[in-house]
Amino acid sequence: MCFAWGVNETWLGLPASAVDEAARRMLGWHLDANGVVVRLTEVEAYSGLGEDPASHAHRGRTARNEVMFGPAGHLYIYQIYGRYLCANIVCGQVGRAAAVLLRAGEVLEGLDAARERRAAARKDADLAAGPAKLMQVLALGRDANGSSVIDGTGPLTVTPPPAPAPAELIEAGPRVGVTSALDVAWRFWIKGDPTVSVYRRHVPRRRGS
DNA sequence: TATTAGATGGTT
DNA sequence: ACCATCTAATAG
Repeated sequence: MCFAWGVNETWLGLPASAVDEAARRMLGWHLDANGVVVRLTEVEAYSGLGEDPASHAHRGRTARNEVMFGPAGHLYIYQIYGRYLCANIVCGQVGRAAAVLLRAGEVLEGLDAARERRAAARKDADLAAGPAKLMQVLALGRDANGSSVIDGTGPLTVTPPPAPAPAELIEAGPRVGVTSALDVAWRFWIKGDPTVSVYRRHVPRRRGS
């Protein structure tokens, strides 16, 4: 297939060292799953080269991060805090284990279903304002781990918007929830978008008193 | 008074 | 990370 700026000829084929560029390009993409369409507004890039201590693949291949080492365009889903799920799209080349974490988005279609799945959201902008919220809205479970997002065989399909997000509308900052590599500004979001999750510097749980 | 936005503490 | 709860700010 041949998009104006392609799924498989741009970010999919980028070297893992350019995963930050892949992340930038994914802003604005549409995520379609289970009757809900979300416009991606916030992402984070992770390199698996061993130079990125924040990456799950940093210390090598394990049962959990297995799919990160596979081909690009597949979902890497992991559980956090024993309760919530987050999803990455594997980028780069086989064996390199680069990935882009899907952090937040704006619900474009399927508002009724989204509101039902995220009853706690007070405003529509909060429906998918966080990686685990995004997963709830899209109703993706652990079984989606390893599935493809580009060949139509998986529960989630990604499609590029008519045009890439303008560079002047993309802002960058340190990634959320990581204690190392704070100097690496690999979190990207669409400037001023209300669906972007609020950044809070990671702080160890407060001591008593 | 009623609604909304922001901050805090708790849970897993 | 999410959520319930509280407080402050705001609107009618």
